[in-house]
Amino acid sequence: MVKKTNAVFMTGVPELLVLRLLSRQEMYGYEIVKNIKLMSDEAFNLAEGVIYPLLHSLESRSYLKAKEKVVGGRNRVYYSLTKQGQKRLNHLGAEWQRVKTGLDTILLTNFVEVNHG
Amino acid sequence: MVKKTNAVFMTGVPELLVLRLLSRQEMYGYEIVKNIKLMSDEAFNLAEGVIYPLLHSLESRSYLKAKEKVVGGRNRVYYSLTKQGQKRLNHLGAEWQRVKTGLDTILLTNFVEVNHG
DNA sequence: TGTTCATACCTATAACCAATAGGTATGAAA
DNA sequence: TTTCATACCTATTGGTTATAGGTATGAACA
Repeated sequence: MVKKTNAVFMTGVPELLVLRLLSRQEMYGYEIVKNIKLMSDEAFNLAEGVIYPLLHSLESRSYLKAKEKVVGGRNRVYYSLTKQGQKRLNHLGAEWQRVKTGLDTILLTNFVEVNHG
Repeated sequence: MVKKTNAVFMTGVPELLVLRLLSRQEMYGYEIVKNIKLMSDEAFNLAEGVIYPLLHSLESRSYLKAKEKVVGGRNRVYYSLTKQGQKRLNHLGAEWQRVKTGLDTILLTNFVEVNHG
């Protein structure tokens, strides 16, 4: 059985996406899944098996708080950011900037800056 | 013993960096380690324990070819890109662009594009 | 002489997390 | 009554970075 795991550049991406979405407004898991796909122009299509465990993990680490609602006779679990979650979002955003800048710097360098040997 | 592994956003980064450096000129492992640190402005400081196994893995997958040289009485293993390695570099570069664009799109969106429920 | 340091290579292990592949249950629509 | 979208869930695994070691040489320095 072939498993395609460890997709390149994805480590931390689901977490940053979820935190960013919830920093704007509370959402429930299924809604988050659909939003990520649509808002990213299909660049990301994170399955529920990625998002739900992530939400539970973030909640257990006190980055999110959950609130159950019944809408149209259906149960939904709405998540929102805690203050710690906002800090985590800031941290991850800074990390993303750092990696992006560092990588693009080297990718776009066309001459050899360091040459010893 | 605390191990800090799976740094966010780093999956694929060492591989892309190595392929990109070697696409410009052949290099040996120790040189690659030093160059990544300096050229990235300290954004990355990938240890030898990351780079050497990666070089071996890339070579075993035919993305790199190795050539031993003796310089100043010292042995060095120089690596260079194969044709397949160049294709791999193109692929990884495209993936990086895809993820970067997708993530930044959502990070920079300040309004809600999709709202159902 | 010997001691330190940069050079130059190497491996074993572990922790983590995205991805896959399932599963249950409801309401609406056909 | 059957299908589909909604809405939630968990178990497993595979791959990869990071850590923490290791060996050996040449040069520099006291």
